[in-house]
Amino acid sequence: MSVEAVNEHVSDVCAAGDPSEAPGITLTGLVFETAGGLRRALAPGIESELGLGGLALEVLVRLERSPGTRLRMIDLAAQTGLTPGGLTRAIDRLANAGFVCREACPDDRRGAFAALTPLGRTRTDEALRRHERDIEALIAGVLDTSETETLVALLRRLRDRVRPEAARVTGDSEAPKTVPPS
Amino acid sequence: MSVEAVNEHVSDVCAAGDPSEAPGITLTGLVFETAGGLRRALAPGIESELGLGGLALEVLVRLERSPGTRLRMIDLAAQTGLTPGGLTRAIDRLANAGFVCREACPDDRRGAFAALTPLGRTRTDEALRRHERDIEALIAGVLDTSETETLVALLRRLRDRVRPEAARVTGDSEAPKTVPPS
DNA sequence: GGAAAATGATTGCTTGGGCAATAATTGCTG
DNA sequence: CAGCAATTATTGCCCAAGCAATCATTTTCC
Repeated sequence: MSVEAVNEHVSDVCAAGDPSEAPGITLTGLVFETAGGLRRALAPGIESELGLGGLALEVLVRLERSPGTRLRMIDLAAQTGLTPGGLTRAIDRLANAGFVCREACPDDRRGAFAALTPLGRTRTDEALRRHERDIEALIAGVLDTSETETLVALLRRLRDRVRPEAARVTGDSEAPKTVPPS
Repeated sequence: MSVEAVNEHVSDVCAAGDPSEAPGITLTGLVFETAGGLRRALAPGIESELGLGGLALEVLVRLERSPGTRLRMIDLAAQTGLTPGGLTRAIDRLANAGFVCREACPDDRRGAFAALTPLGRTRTDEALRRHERDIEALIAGVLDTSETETLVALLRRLRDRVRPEAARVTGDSEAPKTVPPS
């Protein structure tokens, strides 16, 4: 938040180099440092594609991959790990940019959907392609295919413990049964 | 990181679940999601030990493990991934809390050292022990020893590509030769 | 030696997101 | 059915950190 920004921007250990240290400290330290480094390196590309930050891209991608390319605000907040207030602000920015719009929820008047606009969809695809190229360029040669698969599998287990809601790619917040997917 | 969150609050892909996706996208998504989840889970412990965020703990630990338990501001910024301005603020907070003090640099009047105080050292050790317990409690049973070692080794390679300066645990910014380590 | 360029720390301004409060709505219970 | 608790999205306030500007100092180059 950094972000990680960092607070992902929270990185709390230089122990990522001390061999006598508890493995948990080393592991978390490496995760935070890696996240911080990736964010800093990839942010400019996302900024130039969307004029927004990395979390905006995550929101857009999650919407794109949800039924009707929309999600309930409360579900989107849970998936992204933002508080409701944080998500409100993020959707405000995305709506101002024309990538997202808000739709009322007929089943629950407290709630609202965040939905991708046609422009949002186009820009999401473009940004994601750019993002992918940036990532490949950044980490080329570090790990081979097998190592990457191993890392992904192990990281996924750790992620599933600390952020299970993030795995909800298609979401359960489906469009109401009375409205066909758009 | 919050601070983070930083933007580490940056998490940019829900693709961490899509099997047809580019491996780089999946991998970075998992890193960001894991980092965000760890931060959110571990922040309260650090807050209750230090009254500060996770990055403050990282700063303290890096100082503790540097010659003379101090580091040049510019080196500390590079290691933590903070901008000079961001580090200035962080050191301000740590100095206000009595954990850190600033020392002039005789060899270069532009520069300053951030040095751990005795109180800072005590509190760092306590906070680190607490942190370690929190981590172990959080991720108990997710990975066995071998899997953890594998994950650490692979992550370290990725980290070394995206954040090489973070690996400088003891730093090169040694105390000037004319001053013995304190 | 002196001018220009580079460096290091700080500061003003801005951005993004958390926390707590709020209002409207919904679900649960007697 | 009514009251209460829980839920949902938003908003005011605040915090942390990035960016750019600034100033003092050091390094580089002619």
